Amino acid sequence: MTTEEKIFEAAFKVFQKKGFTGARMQEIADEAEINKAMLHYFFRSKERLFEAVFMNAFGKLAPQINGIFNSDEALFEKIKKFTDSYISFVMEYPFLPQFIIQEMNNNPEFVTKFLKDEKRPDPTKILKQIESEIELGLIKPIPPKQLLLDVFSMTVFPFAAQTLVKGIINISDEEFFQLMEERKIHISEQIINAIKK
Amino acid sequence: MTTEEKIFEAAFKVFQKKGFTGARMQEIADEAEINKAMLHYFFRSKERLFEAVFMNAFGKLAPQINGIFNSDEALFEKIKKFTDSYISFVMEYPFLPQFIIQEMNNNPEFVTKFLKDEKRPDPTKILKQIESEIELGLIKPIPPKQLLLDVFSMTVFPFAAQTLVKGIINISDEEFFQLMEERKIHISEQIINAIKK
DNA sequence: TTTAGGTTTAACCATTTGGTTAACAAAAAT
DNA sequence: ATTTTTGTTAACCAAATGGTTAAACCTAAA
Repeated sequence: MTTEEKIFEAAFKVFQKKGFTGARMQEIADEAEINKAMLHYFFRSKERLFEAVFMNAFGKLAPQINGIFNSDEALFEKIKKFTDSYISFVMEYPFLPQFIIQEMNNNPEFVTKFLKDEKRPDPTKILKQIESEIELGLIKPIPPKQLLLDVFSMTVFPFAAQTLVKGIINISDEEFFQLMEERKIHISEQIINAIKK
Repeated sequence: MTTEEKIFEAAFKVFQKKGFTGARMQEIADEAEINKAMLHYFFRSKERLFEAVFMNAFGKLAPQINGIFNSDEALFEKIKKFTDSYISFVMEYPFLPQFIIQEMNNNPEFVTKFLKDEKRPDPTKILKQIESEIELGLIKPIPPKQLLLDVFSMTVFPFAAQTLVKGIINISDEEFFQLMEERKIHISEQIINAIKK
């Protein structure tokens, strides 16, 4: 592994855990087991290093979402695939959603930046699809944006609010993972039950 | 308004916007229009000031949740009341959910601390109620914790991930508020549709 | 009117933090 | 073989940051 890769991995880890303002360059250097000056040699500044990490994190999630939402399958099929594959993926990076949401909130100017990215999630197609399936009488009439929000909320929230959720319903890490595993099918079942005619 | 109150309000504002690590004592002092030394005079340290703010924020939400979840009404009634009153309340403090979730994630030791608080949300009763309504055949069989997570996710997520949501579905602040207004009844309708027999 | 109490301020301090520099080593190019 | 480029390190720096202090300033009771 090259030094640059070591730095990137370490930065990914530290930023994810502490956030941008909470992370320390020295801590990243220690984690990567290299001299702090190397961080600046390869990435110039904390901001740039963070941006590299953030965009990479975002880039991991977005294409997957788009791939499913912009395919040509039926709505029910898309919802099933999305919940299943999103949860599977995120279980490998359980802190990614909260990291992205947090830094997005603390840094709203990022939104503008990433909205220009071609990899950004674009809900246009699936929103139209929902409308048309309603007109065709395949599902109950429902505001398309609400339905989309429902799917996202139910899938992403438990990870984004992980610590709180574990604390309130009082479960261990393993139980949390089991719950998420169960949730892969639970979510699509719930949603489909709610909107099917 | 006393100086202490001015400080508290300013701290509430700044911490909520920047998080613990991102907030600066000087910025809080400026916001409160007082001398920085006063912060330490009244609150001793950044940690203590933050804790006061955080616990107050949490204390605003928790009793409300408990009040509804631990009442003696039917499940459907509770769900309706919860989504409606939670969203109404949070629309007045739109950054409270993300603040609590974020600091909880960055500071997992807080969990231990607030779990000892008598005001903490306790889902025991409503979880039992769900079980019993299933046994009585009033609703479809469903893992109680999943149902609880569903309600929370759909209600809290849009606020917690506000910036991201606005960016992705491309809506203004006003449209967001309209969407949340609509959501007050949408959520309970969806959930009840999904679980009613 | 004095005085004792809390309140407020400006100046100061030690530490932390992101970032730089200059010397040095290793590899690549000539 | 020598020069040039790239990678690496330790020491250093200025600015920012949380926190302190000692004196000044009220103000209400004695």
